[in-house]
Amino acid sequence: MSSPHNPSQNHLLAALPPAEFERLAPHLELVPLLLGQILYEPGGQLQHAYFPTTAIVSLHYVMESGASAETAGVGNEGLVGMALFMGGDTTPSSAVVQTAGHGYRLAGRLLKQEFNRAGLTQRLLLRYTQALIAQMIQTAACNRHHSVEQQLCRWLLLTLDRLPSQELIMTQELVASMLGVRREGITQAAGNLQHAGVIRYRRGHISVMERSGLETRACECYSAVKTELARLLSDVRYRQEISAVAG
Amino acid sequence: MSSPHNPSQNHLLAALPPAEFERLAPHLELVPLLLGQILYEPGGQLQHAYFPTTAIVSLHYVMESGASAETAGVGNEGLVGMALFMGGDTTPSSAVVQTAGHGYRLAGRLLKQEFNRAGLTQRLLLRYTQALIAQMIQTAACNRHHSVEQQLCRWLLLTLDRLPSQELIMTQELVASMLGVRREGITQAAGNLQHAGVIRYRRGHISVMERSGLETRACECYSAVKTELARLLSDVRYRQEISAVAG
DNA sequence: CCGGCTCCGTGCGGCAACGCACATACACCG
DNA sequence: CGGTGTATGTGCGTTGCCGCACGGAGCCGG
Repeated sequence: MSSPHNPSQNHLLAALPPAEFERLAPHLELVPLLLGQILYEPGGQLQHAYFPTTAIVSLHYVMESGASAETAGVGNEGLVGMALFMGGDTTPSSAVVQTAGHGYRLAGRLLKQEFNRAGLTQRLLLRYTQALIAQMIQTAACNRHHSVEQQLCRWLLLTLDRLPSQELIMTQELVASMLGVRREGITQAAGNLQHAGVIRYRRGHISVMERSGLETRACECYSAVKTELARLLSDVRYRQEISAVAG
Repeated sequence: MSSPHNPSQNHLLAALPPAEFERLAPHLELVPLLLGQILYEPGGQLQHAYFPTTAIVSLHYVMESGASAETAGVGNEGLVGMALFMGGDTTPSSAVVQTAGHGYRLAGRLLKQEFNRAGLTQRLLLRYTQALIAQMIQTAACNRHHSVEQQLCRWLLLTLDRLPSQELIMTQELVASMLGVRREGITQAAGNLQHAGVIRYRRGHISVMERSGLETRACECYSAVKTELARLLSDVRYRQEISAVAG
């Protein structure tokens, strides 16, 4: 039987056409991604791209003062390391594992190679990059105009969509550093949500009780990001579907 | 003699290798870009890409409430219409002319065509896109952590770098809507700057007197954006330089 | 079962930006 | 050259978030 881990758990890998997938598959290496692990630092040369399956990675910008802010998150819908094929080799932001889990690692050289064949892989990667851009734009606007509670709800929903369970292993401190706000601000907002019965938590564990509650309290940014991702990747087919159609 | 307008006033066009430039040149159409003109709206089908020469275009996100925020600006260093070659055809943000001037327009179809040849043009466009992403990331973080005055300075510097003169035709109201803050906030910040002798203005005209003053008051975000743009496009050659070397 | 580390709750003062309301004053146009 | 519209200055009170400081409490390891 197949192992519990499978590259197709990552949506981008799952969407590659068979020929292109077969070329990459032998080089995909399953790696554990540990909470807090840094996949790359600003300015550092990227050696690998990562296709998360169960892990979630946060793209983070850290300012001179030490203050930081997440600009986008990457889960099983995407990949970390866009700078490899965009040509810059590195970015001024860093990538940190926000939820522990696994992902598939691919040597940067091979990703570039496949990208430069200018086939469907290229097309797919560019589409995904555009979705990532949309997420960053949304984050920029959200940072400007929405309250901490709204942003917390947005963030919880986005994270939830990338996880199999309803529970996040996550301290408030960590959430605060993601959103770039004070820890106390999160305590406050989370307290409200708990009071309303929307979430519950114990030390380092946040459980979502009532997803719809988050949706009504979140700002429009959540659905905007989801909609744009769906739009951009709507016409991609997964190999399974293709073979189902073919068979 | 040559007209005062020339496609090479746009840095991207100037950096295209001769063969690729020659293919596009006959289709480049000089158009005036009027203050406030909307080049595209969220979700609208993009028909053209624009390579600004003397104009500056603002990429803007407008929220349901009507509140808005600039996520990046495009001047003679770039192009408007990245969604054409990224594959999404449209974006959730809009593009508005922030400083009147001119630009060259190119049919979307032709840009895609050239991009798909997977030559140096593609490489160049992707590099530029990465620079644009860096700008958006920076904006997101800046929105979170920096004061209105710092942001105003950053914004003035970025705008100034795209203009031949030291004067911006720009009401405070307009600047406020770019930064996504209150008009009064700009009045206040600009008042400080004027008091310090850094800028001067009359109704709708902002003149920079002492650029270094802006630089010291701006947050790190200005130089971060500039540095990243320079890094990403550092190894591109302009046709003039190439022929100079060749000749 | 106990100590200690980390995480979470809370309270205070402060400040920057907001929303609103109006006074002023410039620039243009007839 | 006066009138009108729009741009700018200013002053409120309000609020959301910050910085700091400390108390309490869960969880883990010994």
